[in-house]
Amino acid sequence: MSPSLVSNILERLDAGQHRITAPRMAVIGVIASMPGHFTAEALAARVRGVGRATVFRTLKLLVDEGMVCRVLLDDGKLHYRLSRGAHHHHLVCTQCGAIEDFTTCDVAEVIGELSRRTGYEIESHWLELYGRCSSCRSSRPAPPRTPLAV
Amino acid sequence: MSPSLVSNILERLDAGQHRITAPRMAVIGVIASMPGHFTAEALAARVRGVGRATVFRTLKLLVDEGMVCRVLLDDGKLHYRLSRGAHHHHLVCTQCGAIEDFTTCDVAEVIGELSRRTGYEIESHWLELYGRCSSCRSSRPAPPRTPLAV
DNA sequence: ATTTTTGCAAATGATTTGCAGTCCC
DNA sequence: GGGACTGCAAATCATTTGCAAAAAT
Repeated sequence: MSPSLVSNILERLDAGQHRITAPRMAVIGVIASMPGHFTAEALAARVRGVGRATVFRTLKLLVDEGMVCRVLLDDGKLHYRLSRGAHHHHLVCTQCGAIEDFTTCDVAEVIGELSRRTGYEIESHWLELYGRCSSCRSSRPAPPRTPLAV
Repeated sequence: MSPSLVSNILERLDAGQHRITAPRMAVIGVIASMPGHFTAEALAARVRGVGRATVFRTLKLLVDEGMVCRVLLDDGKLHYRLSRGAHHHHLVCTQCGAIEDFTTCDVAEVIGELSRRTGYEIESHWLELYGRCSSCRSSRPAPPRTPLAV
């Protein structure tokens, strides 16, 4: 999609000790063209001319380098998505799959209280929200669901 | 461990349209004896005399019925754990694996603001916190880590 | 008697790995 | 040239599924 996004990723790869190769560029190109989130499988299916293992290896590399983030769906499955890099969370539409990123992260006070009470030194957290986006809300009534998130 | 816990699960199974069978009791017994969280694999390994598939089927049943909850570790892997049933979250020690449940869940205000801003109708959320428990903190310095949670 | 549940083994699906050849720097 | 990267195919794992036999209500 946005060429700057792709070149930015390439730059960051280069900045690390990683090589920029044709297969990697192919994978990154497909990732950049994916709207919203995707599974490793879906990604592999769309990348042609590159070995399956390489797709997985590249995906893992990008996740490790923070260029792609994982999204936990409410059914417990992990999807992937281009990352903005900074700390953020996802608001996932359970109907159409749209994702909103958000950085508003006021769990700080919860964290503070828990630290005090439990003696834990809290290092990180994972927060995902699920719901229905406005267009899904207006088009259809909520279908029955059994979300994983309790 | 606690016999009441096991019998409570059996009661709840019975209350549903589910049958109480020897294999299920075996699985539940092992689950109840597991300290903290465990993987499906670890569970299957400890249940003897019951088919592997049945272990997985029973585990899924218990999750669906809310008697077992899933815990997302910071490496992205799903583990399982006896559930208290009510809405709660986990604070996982990344060093020793200890888990604290907590119900303090003041993400309500975040949710409110996001609803307003995005038009989403937020239905559920998933929050996991990671850190080091007090005993791990006092025994060893923090090891280098690359958490999945951004 | 009827409906579930189980066990087994085979089928799947998703990654990973070994390794020899290839490519980037 | 030398280490990093790739492709392929085989290996691994984790989980699911088909189905006939066994068990529960």
